[in-house]
Amino acid sequence: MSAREHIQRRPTMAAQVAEKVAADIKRGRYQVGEIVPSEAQMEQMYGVGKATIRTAMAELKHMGLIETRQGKGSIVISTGGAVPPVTISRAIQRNGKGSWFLPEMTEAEAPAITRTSLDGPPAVHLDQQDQDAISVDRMVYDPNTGTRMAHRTLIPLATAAVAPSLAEAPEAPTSEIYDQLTQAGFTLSFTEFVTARAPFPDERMALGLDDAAPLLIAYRVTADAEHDRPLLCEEVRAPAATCQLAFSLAPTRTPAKRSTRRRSESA
Amino acid sequence: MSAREHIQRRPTMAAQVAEKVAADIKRGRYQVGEIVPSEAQMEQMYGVGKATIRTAMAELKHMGLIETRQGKGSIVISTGGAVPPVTISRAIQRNGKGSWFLPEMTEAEAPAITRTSLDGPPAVHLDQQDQDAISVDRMVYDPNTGTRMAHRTLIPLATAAVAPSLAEAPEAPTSEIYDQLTQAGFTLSFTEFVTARAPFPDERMALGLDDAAPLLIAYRVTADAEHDRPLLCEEVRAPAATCQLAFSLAPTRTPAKRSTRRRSESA
DNA sequence: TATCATTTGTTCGTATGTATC
DNA sequence: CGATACATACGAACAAATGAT
Repeated sequence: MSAREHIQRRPTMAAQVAEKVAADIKRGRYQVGEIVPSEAQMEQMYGVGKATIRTAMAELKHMGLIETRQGKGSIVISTGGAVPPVTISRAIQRNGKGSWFLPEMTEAEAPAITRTSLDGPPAVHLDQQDQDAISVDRMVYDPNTGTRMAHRTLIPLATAAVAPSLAEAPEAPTSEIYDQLTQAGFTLSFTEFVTARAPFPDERMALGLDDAAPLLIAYRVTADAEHDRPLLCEEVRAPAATCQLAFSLAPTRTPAKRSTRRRSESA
Repeated sequence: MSAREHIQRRPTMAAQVAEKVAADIKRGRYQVGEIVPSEAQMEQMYGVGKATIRTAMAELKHMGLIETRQGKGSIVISTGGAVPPVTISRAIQRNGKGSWFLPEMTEAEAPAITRTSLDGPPAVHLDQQDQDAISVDRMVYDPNTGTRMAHRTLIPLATAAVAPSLAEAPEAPTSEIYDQLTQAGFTLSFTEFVTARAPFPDERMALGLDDAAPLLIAYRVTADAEHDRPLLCEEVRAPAATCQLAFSLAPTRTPAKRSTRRRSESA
């Protein structure tokens, strides 16, 4: 058992160990749900120090292949080629009478309503830097898997001014928010922006993320189609390791004229 | 200068240092583009060991706040509340005559055409596990920022069989692929799935990612709307630290009947 | 061009804390 | 309680890149 498996030092040894273990997982040498050899065993297997093994294991955690549990071991949770188990539909539906329907989400707690100053991406997307807004924060989860997601609705006071019913019940379901904007005379259009990053410490707490897997972040901007004026911004944050977002894309009719809205403001 | 700044030990000391530095960056104590104190200096500042500082810096790298360069130092690249500089439009447009228009992308190299066996998410989305397909790989980049993205088009042989022109020129622009599918009699519908994860070593190489920032991954599935049969799958991989995907959402008309296509197959 | 101080990257060893069984 | 295993932290050494001398 102590024949050290062949690794040289070209990239880093930690990277080589990580790649080796990842390959072993993909090949099925380590099965999903099983525990890989302990760190001490791997030190012997590969003839490297503890720090090297820990770096390799950290990389495997980030790639979403394993999950480490203190006192127990490192468990294989994916072979790397799997579809995330939770699909979050971002579909927007509307019936003949003009009412809106959105995929349902289960709330984990009562929504928290606060007054905030717009900042960061929402402020940019709403084009209302430092303006005030009503923020409705919800913790949502998938009943099947228990995966938690954070949902935030930002209603600028400027929007509440032209649709006063929003300020009265900002915690209403999103479909009702859309209904009220429609009744206020707006023709709604939606644009969604998606990116990802590692979670901040407070986000790891709130979402119950044990590992260091990235966070999927989506901003849905609801605008008045007539004047291209942004009215509302919703933010969703979900663990990327277990979630994927689903969009139904409808081709837009366009004459030969090129109207590609490009925003490449290099920071 | 050696007055150690106050930190206790309740979360981890590394996490506290990371949070402290992140707060300092957000507050503007360390400006974007500037170099934060060296690791040796931080050891003195906080009275902790080198490993602790390195763990903290690694966390900041994952959050996309700093970039470290050997021999130079750690540079602040973002305050954390910024919109990614590169916006990748996923819009699909069509003119009156039925031709398709897609946002243009600049190719870094000639496309690589290979024959592969479908596996992983594309196989699931195309519902063609282990079937053969033509794979067209492109390396694309944003001229403004130089950000590189990987693009892959997967044409199942089953689809090439019903639209033979695809196999003759699989490296054609995507809009022409859509044109040919339309001419073959299909009514196209599109669904996009988005997730993220840490890149594998080979992906870091190909995309030129220095740090450990996550990778945004999107699969666009083109289907025949009449029979709900998947025809084509495109995959885009882009560094999430600098990119966001943009979707224009069109509400679909729906009667009262609930037709939410749900896929929560718990792995 | 060559050298050198600075700074991060990698690796090792060791010790202690803490969760699991 | 004790053995196992991961988590955290300290210290030390050398490698490699950078920039100034």
